[in-house]
Amino acid sequence: MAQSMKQKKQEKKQSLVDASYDLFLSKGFNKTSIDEIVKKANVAKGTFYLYFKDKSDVMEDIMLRLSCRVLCDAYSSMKKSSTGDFVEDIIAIVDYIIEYFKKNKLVLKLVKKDFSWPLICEKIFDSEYGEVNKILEECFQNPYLAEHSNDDIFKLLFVIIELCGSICYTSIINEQPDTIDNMKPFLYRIIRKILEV
Amino acid sequence: MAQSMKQKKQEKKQSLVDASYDLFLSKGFNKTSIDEIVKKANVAKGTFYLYFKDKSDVMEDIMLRLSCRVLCDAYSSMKKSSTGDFVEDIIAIVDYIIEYFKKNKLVLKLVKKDFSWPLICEKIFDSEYGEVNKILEECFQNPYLAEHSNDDIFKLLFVIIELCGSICYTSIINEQPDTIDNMKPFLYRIIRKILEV
Amino acid sequence: MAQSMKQKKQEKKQSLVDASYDLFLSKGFNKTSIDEIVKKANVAKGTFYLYFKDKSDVMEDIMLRLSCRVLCDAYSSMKKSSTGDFVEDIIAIVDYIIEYFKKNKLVLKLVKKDFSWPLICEKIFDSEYGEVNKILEECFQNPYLAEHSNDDIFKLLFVIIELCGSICYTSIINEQPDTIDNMKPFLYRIIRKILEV
Amino acid sequence: MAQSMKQKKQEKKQSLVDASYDLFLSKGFNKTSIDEIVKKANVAKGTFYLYFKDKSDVMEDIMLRLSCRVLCDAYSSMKKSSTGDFVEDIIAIVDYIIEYFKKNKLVLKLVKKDFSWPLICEKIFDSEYGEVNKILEECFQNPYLAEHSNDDIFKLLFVIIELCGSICYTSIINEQPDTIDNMKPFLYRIIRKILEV
DNA sequence: TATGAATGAGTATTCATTCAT
DNA sequence: GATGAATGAATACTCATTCAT
Repeated sequence: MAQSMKQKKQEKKQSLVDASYDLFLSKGFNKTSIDEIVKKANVAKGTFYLYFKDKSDVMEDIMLRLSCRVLCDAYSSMKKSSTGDFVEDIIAIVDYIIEYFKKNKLVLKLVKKDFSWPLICEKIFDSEYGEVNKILEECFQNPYLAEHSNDDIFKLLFVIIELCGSICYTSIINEQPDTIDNMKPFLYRIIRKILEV
Repeated sequence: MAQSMKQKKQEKKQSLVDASYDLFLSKGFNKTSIDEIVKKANVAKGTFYLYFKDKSDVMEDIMLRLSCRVLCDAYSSMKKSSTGDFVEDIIAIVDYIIEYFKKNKLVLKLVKKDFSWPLICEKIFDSEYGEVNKILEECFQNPYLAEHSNDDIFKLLFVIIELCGSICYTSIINEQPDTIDNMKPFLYRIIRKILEV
Repeated sequence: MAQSMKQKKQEKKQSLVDASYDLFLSKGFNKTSIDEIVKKANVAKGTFYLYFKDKSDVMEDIMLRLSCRVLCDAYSSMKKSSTGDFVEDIIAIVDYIIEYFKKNKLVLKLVKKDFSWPLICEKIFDSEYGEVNKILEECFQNPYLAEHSNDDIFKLLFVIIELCGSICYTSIINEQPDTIDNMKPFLYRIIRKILEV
Repeated sequence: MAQSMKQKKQEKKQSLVDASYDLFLSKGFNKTSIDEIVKKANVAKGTFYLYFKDKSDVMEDIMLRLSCRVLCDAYSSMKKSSTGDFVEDIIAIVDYIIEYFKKNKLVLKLVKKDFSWPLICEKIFDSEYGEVNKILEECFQNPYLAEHSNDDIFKLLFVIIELCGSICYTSIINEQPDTIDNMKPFLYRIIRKILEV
């Protein structure tokens, strides 16, 4: 009984997150009003403020879940087909992310335009988001990077993800300087060079 | 007489641009109202709409001038101390840009947060902004890149500038993953690898 | 023509003040919304904020005008029937104020409940509200008070007005400890004692 | 058992009163929300409505206790050092109250701004608040006031307390027309005159 | 008694845009 | 061209109150 209460409570919060996500995607963060969110979530206005401080608060929530999920999915997808070559593993991860954004242009637009990757990264690594940390741990222990300090490995991965995000945004959204499919071989060549010992 | 009229007209427009720039820097684009702009510019509200469609219109104006100026300044600064080594020339340009953003954090924040480099780049290369095109031309003809197609060279430069912008933003604004001064050697090593034949 | 513009502008402001006054009187300050004010004033919502910072801002405006007017009316009414006896002049002023509040209970309620005399007094004496200052000047030079310092005279008048205001409020609004008509002789006896040399 | 139940119930009510008092003092009556009260009292929201009709209801409760206590404390403090001179006894009471408000400015602010003395007085004299009535009785029987009717004595005391409250507020809170310490001799001279036979 | 999630009417405030002068 | 008063839709946020558990 008590559980059903808490469950119901979580349902409300979830429906607010879902509604926000849909609206942020379709209208953009700035152009979405809290009015619209609560209407779509079928919840009273006050309920919004019961769970979130303001619009940015939901956004943060969404970004963390999303980034975490994409990264983890990319990692486990790579694991399945891994050849054991570290460089190719990294490229597999990047490729997964690129393909995800290709299929979800609106997500990409949202992630890049109204908030930025780095902010999210910061949160991911700091917080209790354990899964992502586990990925990182595995990288630290990879024999291929044995000579590098953990700090350097982190920087390396950070730069690659940044680069990947930047290029995704410009080429998928603006097709600048070319389509993402034309950029891919180019980008992977660069990543290989970066990771080359 | 006619000239003084035109001059006066341009004065109004310029003071609107100047006021906007100051306010965008100090308060951010979103939080600046047209009311504040015209008040700071000492101009009537209606006058704003004589010269600009809306706030974004001024922003575009500002961004183009700004990006163009920084890029050109970086280029001419490099020219003065060039050793003829193409790779080091590129790094000199990047370094100039980084140092500029280090000194002008607010500009960096504005450029990245409220608009993004790619959008500006797009304009720069498309438009009549001749100076930047000239820089590009020189790169195309550089013997070091003789084996590459113009298209590839453009992509290369684009990626480097994107990377530079991304890393500047995260490390200067968020100090993530490290301070920009600690990131620099790391970044330059990567750029060298990217440009390596 | 230009004058008609300014006139029209002042009309809007005046209609806002008038509407506010009416509503504050009938509903009280706290229960009056800006929505109601602008509706009653037949003016757009934004126009309110063109002339006033917020609700309290109008209130201050109203209080100053009102207090000033009542005090000045009381003074000139006294002047007309003055016998030259200073003490009786003061009592005549007090009596005028009491009669005014008897006829305008709502004003009394407004003045006392949501703002207090002292605040208003402070403004009156500090500001350019010249007429009130003139009254004060005359008191300072009255031969009856020749032996007192200006400072003491000011205190004396301040205390009398405070007393008057307090007793008005409790006896007119709450009929505590008695009706104002029953309090009057009592109050005047006290004032005479206070002013007695 | 039943008693401990009642005790527990009273505990909840008391903690609501205490929390309200603290918040009213620090934030003012109007700016304190029931939300804050229950949070500070560590009680569920619904519980508030079990004991009080609304915010004003708690306020009344607080005001009555407070006013009663201050008045009674003033009276018993006077009794201890009484010389038997009625006028000086009254002044001792007034002085106690003034000193209390000097030390508790916030209480003074609360008493005057959000509710007014007279309202409280009314309650005190009407209600079963016996102690205060006892004080009154003693005054009625004081030989010094033998010639006055009970009604007149009540008015006299009422006016003095009103005057005292008014002057406290203006001089302690606004320092208008002077600091309370500078007003004291002035005020006591007036009270002596008022009470003079 | 006690709880605290849910409500939604109510309110203040902002601001881009227009238009008569 | 230039002005700036006027607009009113849009929006964020609050909070007393209820009620099922």
